[in-house]
Amino acid sequence: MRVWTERERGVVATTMRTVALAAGVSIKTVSNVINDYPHIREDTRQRVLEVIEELGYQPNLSARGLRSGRTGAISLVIPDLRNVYFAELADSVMTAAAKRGLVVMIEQSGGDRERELEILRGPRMRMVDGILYSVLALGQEDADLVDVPTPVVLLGERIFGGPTDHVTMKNVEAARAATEHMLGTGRRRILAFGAHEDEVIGSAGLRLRGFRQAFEGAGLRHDDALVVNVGNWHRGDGAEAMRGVLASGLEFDAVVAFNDAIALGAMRVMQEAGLRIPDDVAVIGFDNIEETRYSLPTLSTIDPGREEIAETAVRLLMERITGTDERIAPREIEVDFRVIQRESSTVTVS
Amino acid sequence: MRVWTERERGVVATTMRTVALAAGVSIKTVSNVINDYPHIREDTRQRVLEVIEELGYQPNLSARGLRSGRTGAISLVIPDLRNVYFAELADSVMTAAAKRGLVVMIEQSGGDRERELEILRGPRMRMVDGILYSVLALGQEDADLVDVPTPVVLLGERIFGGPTDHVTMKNVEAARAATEHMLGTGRRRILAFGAHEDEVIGSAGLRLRGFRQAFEGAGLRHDDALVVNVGNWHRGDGAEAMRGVLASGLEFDAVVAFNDAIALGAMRVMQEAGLRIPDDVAVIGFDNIEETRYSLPTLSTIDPGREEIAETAVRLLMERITGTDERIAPREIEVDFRVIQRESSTVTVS
DNA sequence: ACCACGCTCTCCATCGTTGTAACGTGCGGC
DNA sequence: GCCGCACGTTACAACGATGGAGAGCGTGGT
Repeated sequence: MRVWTERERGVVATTMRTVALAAGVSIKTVSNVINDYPHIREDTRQRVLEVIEELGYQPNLSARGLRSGRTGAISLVIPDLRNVYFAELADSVMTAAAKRGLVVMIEQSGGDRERELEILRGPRMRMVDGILYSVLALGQEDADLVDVPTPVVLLGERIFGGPTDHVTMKNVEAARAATEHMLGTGRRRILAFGAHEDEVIGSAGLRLRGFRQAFEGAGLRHDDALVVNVGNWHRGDGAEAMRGVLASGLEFDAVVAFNDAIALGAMRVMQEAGLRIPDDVAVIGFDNIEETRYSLPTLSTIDPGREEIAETAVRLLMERITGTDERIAPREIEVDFRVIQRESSTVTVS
Repeated sequence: MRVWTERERGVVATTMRTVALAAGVSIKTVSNVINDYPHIREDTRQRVLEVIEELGYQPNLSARGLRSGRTGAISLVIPDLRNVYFAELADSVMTAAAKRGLVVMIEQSGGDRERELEILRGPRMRMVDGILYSVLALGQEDADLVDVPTPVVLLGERIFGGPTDHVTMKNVEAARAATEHMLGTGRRRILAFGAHEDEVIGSAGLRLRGFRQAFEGAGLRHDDALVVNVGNWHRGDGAEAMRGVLASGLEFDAVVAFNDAIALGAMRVMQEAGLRIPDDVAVIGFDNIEETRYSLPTLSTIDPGREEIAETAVRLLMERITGTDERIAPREIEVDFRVIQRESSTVTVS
């Protein structure tokens, strides 16, 4: 095992001072070279760059952060990485951030209200230039609490018209389109699967609204008995809820599930019970997680435009971070979706 | 016209200075309170804490990082968050880190060799006290390149006996146990699914070795035709490889897949082809990702002790970060596994 | 009464970087 | 020949926190 010198170990860091000394210039000139300050003679620049290369100098980001007030890191607050949708979102956010030279710190809230607030106010948020905030437990009534000094861009559909920029998908329209797709295959007894009782906004509320609009738009009435509550949106919850539906003897020929995880959970239970998909029951989900392309049968779903959401959110956040005018009004951006038809909704009934 | 400084306008965040002024003590005393320096009178401590609370003071982590040389952040380098195993690993690492007051910055390498090296040497690594390094593309021959000044703990099975601490699962033993489980259900024509040609170490090489040991231990010969290469270990690759196997007409009655994703991909293809699982073919995977509990049928698998790996890795890293004696020899730690039997391997054949 | 010691707290320097002001120099314009 | 300007560079002072030295003061031993 190689033994490091103190300098290499960082005990005595290679600093701008070292570089400046070796290149025979002042510290500030080194700084100027690194920050592409325009008025530097070409040979000076070259000399400095050579020395930097040679010594393997790398700027100390803590010092830079302290001095400039910017750290080059943003925070992504999500409920849970094990939830595939959020893992994929995190991936997209990191890609979008990397393009702009930003690094991402992920914080998991567990969908817990206290934790969501605590994270926002914790000292960690001081380490970060801006926050992408995707919450599950906060709601419209908490809008004011999100008004912190650090720039925040809100994701998801828990709070509208708040004090910050907000990026979301077109929930109502997408749910309507999914439902119309099912109606288009001739199904009429369609489960609205994943509702949250009395929720008006929030993903569940908005998607249920879109669902109902599809029926109204087609001049049909929807039987309220077919609205199925699913508390959390994990796979197991979907499975459990579907067991309840089957046990109740409720008749249905299609499922519009409000996310993919519960759709997959429900599909498994239906298949165990001998129902054929899509012949007996057609299914469509929401989110277009990777697994939907490989499930048996493959799952029709709504592609919420995850990459565009991430890209837009990071862009807005950057604008707030670098922007000088604080008084640009909060922006609400709705990203386009697509209906993706797969095996689970191919068969048309008469 | 007078130009106001930010401080005068009160735009600037509250610092220790503000707190010190308000509490009528020196800045250093505030610092001492925050850092639990023992010799402080109780009433002084209380007064300072009250002012901190009142002003909502939060320490500036850049400044602390600069002065103390520690940032309180560690980096987790993984190939891809969309890979569920790594998302779950990241979750476990973040939990283990949070316990110790550390934040985690995740870097995705995409399993690309250049990127893996670049990340290790980039200036971002200077923002971080230590690195958890889970690589796919580097190999034994790169061991020396991992010898950087920042403490590193290596995860995975690409490099052994390197210059850093290393936490891994018992690949050989686990694969052997999985295979013995299959042999125990009476299967004999068992696919070794997920091999990488000519790989000796690396997950694939080690697991294949354990697979073969099981046959040898039982005094059986394994037909080399049943060793199936799967290049990447994504679900789609498993599906594709299984299509090839089915097309070739190869006969088999069980699959030991070297990770869950390819097991699930293969299962889907077999089911499409009308094979019943576990009646016609028993399947076991590796990793115990959440989905294995919900697939149809549920998938038997090896639980690699993800949480323990994460916990151990973070602990070792902390020891290196805070440790004074640098010359503690690199440690290799192998975490225990469990065989988890589920529906995909329940039926015993005669 | 004196000294030594421990507790509590302050002062000062310092971490590595960047913003600001200002310096010298060479050049063109008048 | 002087002025003004652009250029290239430097000196100095921050940014907000912490480590170390040591000051003031009360206590106990002698």
